[in-house]
Amino acid sequence: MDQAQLLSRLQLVFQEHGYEGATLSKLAAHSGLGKASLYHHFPGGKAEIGATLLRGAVERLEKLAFAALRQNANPRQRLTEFVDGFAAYTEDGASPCLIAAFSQGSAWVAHGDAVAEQFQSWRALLAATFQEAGYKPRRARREADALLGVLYGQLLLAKLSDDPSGFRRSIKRLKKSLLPG
Amino acid sequence: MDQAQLLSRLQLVFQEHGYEGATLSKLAAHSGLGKASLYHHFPGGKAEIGATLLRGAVERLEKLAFAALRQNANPRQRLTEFVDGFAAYTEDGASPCLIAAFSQGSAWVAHGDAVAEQFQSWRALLAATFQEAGYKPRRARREADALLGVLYGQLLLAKLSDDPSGFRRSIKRLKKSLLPG
DNA sequence: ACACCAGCCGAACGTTCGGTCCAGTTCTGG
DNA sequence: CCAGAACTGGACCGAACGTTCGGCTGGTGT
Repeated sequence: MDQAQLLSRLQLVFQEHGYEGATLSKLAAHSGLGKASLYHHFPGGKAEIGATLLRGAVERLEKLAFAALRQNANPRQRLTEFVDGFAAYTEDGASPCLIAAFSQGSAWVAHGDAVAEQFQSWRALLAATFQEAGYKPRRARREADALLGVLYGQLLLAKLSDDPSGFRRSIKRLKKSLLPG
Repeated sequence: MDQAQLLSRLQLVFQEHGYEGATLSKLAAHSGLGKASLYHHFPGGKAEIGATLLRGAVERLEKLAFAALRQNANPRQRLTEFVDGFAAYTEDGASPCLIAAFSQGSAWVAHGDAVAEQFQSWRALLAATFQEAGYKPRRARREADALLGVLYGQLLLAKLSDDPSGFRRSIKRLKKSLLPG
């Protein structure tokens, strides 16, 4: 099994059970490897597995969604591409965000600082794009917060109500409201 | 110690560490009781503690926020009161929602069905209020989803970015945008 | 005065945790 | 072909898990 497939299997366990709930036994069983084999690939144990997956999730979200904001197309165009990228990252609301799953307990203690920093940076990037789209700085920041909020809120609601259709509808609506401006 | 104080101390542990991370040792230490004493109050053990807290959180959110929608004031007025109530429930974004904290792992397996059902009911209530405020059924449902999404999204962002100021700003903005219509 | 009981606790139960050890097996370059 | 690196499975460890039990307290009813 290659590294990518192993990581994706491990990630499923963390997404489903959260950090504390993702025990080594479950990780081993679900990956098809023994515990010792996991320690061969991740000498740092569960902490290293978690950190690796978190880094992977951040990179994926960066590449799929936020990277679109760094191009030099029309700002409105970039924003809708960002929204599309976020939807892809969450597989249309069906797959919870690993970063959010790490916002509790010991995972947050271990990685919270890095996550908070990353989010501030993303928030700034998003605000800058809104500014390019014509909003004044204060308003641009508010729009950025609102957009991130809607995306993560709908993602959580999809989980809490066990139905991702609201998420998909929100994505469509967001794109429509962003494009015309 | 009275029951209410005990419950609120236990709740802090679940909010901070999540369901799996809230171990009996932490619950005992933080409540000032021995583990065995917890079993006197909650014969069903950790599961019963979790269920009791979850029920309490649902009741609190219902009473603080959604109850406002059931009155017969002006719909717009009721909606802003609802928003205020939600802010109060989360202590202005500083206190994470226990219901959301139970959306992972074994807590979700045990209580997910009940939570999902409750959320659908709340969503319907919110949509009905938007309908009273003049929106057509489809649009009212979308507005209800959007409002819930923004609230929970900003709450999560407050946690992820370790800063509740964005949450407070969003509350203010929401109230402004709801009132005039 | 005595029995009673809610409330609480220390000590231990069996289980599972994250993590380690090591004897193998498989892969790979020379 | 073979030495050594890469990798694996399974037994195993101490610690922590959720849970249980017997017994200690202090207040209440009689």
